[in-house]
Amino acid sequence: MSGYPARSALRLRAKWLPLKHSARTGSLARIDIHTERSIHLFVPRTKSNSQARERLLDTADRLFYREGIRAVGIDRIIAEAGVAKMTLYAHFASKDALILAALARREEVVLEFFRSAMEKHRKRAKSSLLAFFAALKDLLGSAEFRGCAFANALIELADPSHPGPAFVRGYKRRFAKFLRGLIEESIGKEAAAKVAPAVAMLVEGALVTSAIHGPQNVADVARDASLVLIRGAQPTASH
Amino acid sequence: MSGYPARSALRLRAKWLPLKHSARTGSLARIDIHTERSIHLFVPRTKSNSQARERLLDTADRLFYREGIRAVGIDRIIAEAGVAKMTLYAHFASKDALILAALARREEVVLEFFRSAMEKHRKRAKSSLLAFFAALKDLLGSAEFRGCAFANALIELADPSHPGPAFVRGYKRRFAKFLRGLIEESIGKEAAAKVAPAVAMLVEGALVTSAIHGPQNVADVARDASLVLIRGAQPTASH
DNA sequence: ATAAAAAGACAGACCTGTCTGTTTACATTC
DNA sequence: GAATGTAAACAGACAGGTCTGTCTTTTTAT
Repeated sequence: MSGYPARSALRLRAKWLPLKHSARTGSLARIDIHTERSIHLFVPRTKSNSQARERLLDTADRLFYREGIRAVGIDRIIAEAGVAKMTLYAHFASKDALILAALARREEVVLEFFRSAMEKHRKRAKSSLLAFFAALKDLLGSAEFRGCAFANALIELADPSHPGPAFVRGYKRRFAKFLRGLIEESIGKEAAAKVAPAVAMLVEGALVTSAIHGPQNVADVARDASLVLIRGAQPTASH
Repeated sequence: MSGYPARSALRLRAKWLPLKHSARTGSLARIDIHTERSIHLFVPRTKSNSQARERLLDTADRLFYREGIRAVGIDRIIAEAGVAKMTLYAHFASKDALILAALARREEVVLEFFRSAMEKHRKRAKSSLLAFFAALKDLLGSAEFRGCAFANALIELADPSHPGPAFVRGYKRRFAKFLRGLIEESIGKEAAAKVAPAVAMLVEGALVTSAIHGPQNVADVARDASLVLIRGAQPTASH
């Protein structure tokens, strides 16, 4: 749980890690590391071809979010994923590596959630931004919601040597950029630059407030306040 | 052995703090609470007169906030507080009880911080609300700042049986009420009720954003956005 | 004299990560 | 198509450390 970088033994295994694949998937060619071909084969496969790896990431992400990263042990994860302990350590060098991978995976999941939820709302919503707030409302109202997983991870991984917080900062930058893009659709680049930080702060506050008090009215308050701010920054609008 | 002095202390304290392990010590002989002396000795001590208790609360609060509640063990706390382990368990029934007491103490500290910082800024600020945002800026800029201790505790204490989250919700309600009072000073009760939730959300977002990215501009953005919202809700102001 | 606090051993549970076997599934070869 | 080789995954014991909470003995302060 501490002390980066990993020990040499772990790093050695990490070198071999990409070669491993599920014997159950049946769709993979056998790999011989002595051939040139194997090099080309395993490189693209490293990411996702193992079912065990997927189950581990899925389970870890879910448990980490629901109960807390520190509160969930390796044994819980492998039990619920139905995987042997050695399989976990074959795919991830340490619990910390698993945490990082789970965070990266969650970013994809969150992005996909917003993409699909916004598309669902896009027909009735008057703008992408309003579709976003409708999607946010869905998110806050979901039964499992427990705040922003990334902000939570930042708090839980307080050890300054842990790479988690750096990842979280990167994610938040990417998310803020995404949000700014939606505002730009409505009021243009220049005006959006002025209000985007405040809107991002409202969204951030909505996530926390909903984690504390529940979803009641939270998304609507954030949306309405954002619209007021955006209207005030509109180049054509008066004041 | 005659006496069991330590145990009699525990038994007496059980009157104030519900002791989890009281079942084990239940077979103790009654203490002679009848003598004037014993009453006089322990009564004023129990509540707040103990230096050890204060040091424990102070140390626990500081370490919990800086490194996380789960990351800091009892041994660290007693070592840095310079007290024996039994002294801790004489004053607090469990680590959870210590956590709760530290949270309650932090509420007092936070309140006192805002009171004094706002007083400091009150001379130059045009309103209590602006003094509040100046104080908030001080808070976010402090070297030790690591987000809202209560929100962090809520996340760390994910176990639904833990009393921490309920305390946090109460604190947040009290804080929101305090903030609403400041807004009422500016625009009256009715208008304040409309914007207070959004302003509280901005403040909440400012706390998180600063924990993630640092204090750069954060308090100012929250303040300016709040002023825009408040101006928009002003009963006399038109648009 | 007496109670509080210190000091530190201890139990029992839990944690991460390692190790050793065994089973399973698939590719190759007969 | 059956036998065989091979590597992934399973199963579980284990080491060494941490955690909370309890207990006993010694010291300190009044």
